Amino acid sequence: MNPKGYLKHIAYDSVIFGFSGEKLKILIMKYHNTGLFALPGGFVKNDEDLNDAVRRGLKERTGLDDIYLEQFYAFGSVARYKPEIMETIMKANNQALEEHSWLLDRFISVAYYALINYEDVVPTPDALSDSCDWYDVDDLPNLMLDHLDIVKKALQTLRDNLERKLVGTNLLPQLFTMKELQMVYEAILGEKLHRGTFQRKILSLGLLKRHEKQYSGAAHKAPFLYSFEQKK
Amino acid sequence: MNPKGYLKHIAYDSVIFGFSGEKLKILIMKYHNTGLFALPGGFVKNDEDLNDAVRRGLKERTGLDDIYLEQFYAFGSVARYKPEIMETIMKANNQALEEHSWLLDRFISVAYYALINYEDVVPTPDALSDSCDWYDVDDLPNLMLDHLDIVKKALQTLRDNLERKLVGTNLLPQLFTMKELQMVYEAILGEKLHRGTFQRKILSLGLLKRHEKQYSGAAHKAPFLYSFEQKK
DNA sequence: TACTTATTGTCTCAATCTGCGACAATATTA
DNA sequence: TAATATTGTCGCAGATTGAGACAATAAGTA
Repeated sequence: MNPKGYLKHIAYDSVIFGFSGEKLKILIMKYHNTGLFALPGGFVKNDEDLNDAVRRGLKERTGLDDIYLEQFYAFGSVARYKPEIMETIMKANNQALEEHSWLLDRFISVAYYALINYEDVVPTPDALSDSCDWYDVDDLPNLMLDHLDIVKKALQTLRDNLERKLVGTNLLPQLFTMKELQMVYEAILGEKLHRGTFQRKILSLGLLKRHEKQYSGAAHKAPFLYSFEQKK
Repeated sequence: MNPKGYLKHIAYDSVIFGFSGEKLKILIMKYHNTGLFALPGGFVKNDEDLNDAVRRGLKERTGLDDIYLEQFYAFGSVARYKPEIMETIMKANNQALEEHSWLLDRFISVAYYALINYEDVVPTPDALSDSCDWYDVDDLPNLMLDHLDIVKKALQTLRDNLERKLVGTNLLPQLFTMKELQMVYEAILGEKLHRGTFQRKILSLGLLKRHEKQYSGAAHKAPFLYSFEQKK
């Protein structure tokens, strides 16, 4: 235990994925006056479930409850212990070091990824950060510590889980077109898929409900809208 | 930090799988004079990688280096915090409570599963335990805390990874027959597989090297022996 | 030595799944 | 009314899969 009521040595980091309509993006925070970029993370209260701590942090950063969230790895190498970095951040924020000395200890970080609907999020920085913004997964700033490794592993896990967990729909609004869903898959896998094959495959799962057509005003046949149907 | 040089609040538990020739088994420890059964676990030293801590523990329990090891989940609910259980174990071992009070704190446990060759292991209990034995995965004793959940999740992860990671060979000796490999798959998946289809599938991967035949003395055609070939 | 038995390696066949191109059916603009 | 860009779907060839069948053994047995 410690004065702030947080568990020592334990942190979490979150890779928050969103889909802009074109590209896969993640939320990155920038600390005041340091030039340091980092994944949104936080600590676990003494009387709080690890999973709940992450949901709490996600709610603060995105405003969203009830997010698709998956834990994927605990990063625990000694190499990631660099107290001088945390010291830099705290000094840049005029925080009293002695009061927060537990922050300079070694941490093991449990990493989660979240899938959210890009459109209904207003990224919100925390007290130590001056921004919290979307970045393309293949055009990230220099992340501190091992946060780039964390992102890479998140992406790999997401790819591995793509079919098993029908993950794609969590990145889209309630109603979406088949083309949009395909673009999500392509962004995650990093490769083009054949249109006919993709449509056949997805429809054969029997998990989508077809709605009215979407008349976009473009000069061509209007696509159907779909929603994800949780079981039958 | 603390007197013993271990990180507070962080533990690991390991689900160590072995294959007896018939059934899938895991190593379970029993604590002195308590009737409590548990997964082999341990703590992380201040200057030690999390992964290394687990390998160190595995080496102590099995005598094996260089084990197939996979981290699969960090268990961090508050519900798993039951200091009275740890107190029971320590009292039964005449340990001084005040000296080890950090053991009564809340822990987040990072769970790993290991795959080892059943035959070349001599299970070794630690100081607090009076036994360390193999149990059938579907005939386990009553495990303390959430250790049954940990086993279930380990099995699920193992199943999910079975194809992606060619996991089966880690549970067999260097040389094995196709039938033995099939029995490993069947034990993990919990279902029978068709012989011809299995053989065709495995061979098509091109990862096995065929050796001389194994003359078992039984009255029928002798099977080939195979070994796993790491890449070409 | 010839016959029997259990098991193995492989093949075949049908059913299913996949990759890829093609075609007709739209919405809208010109 | 024609032109254009996209969409929903189909058909086909090739690959994969599930299930049974058959010949080839290694003993044991008569």
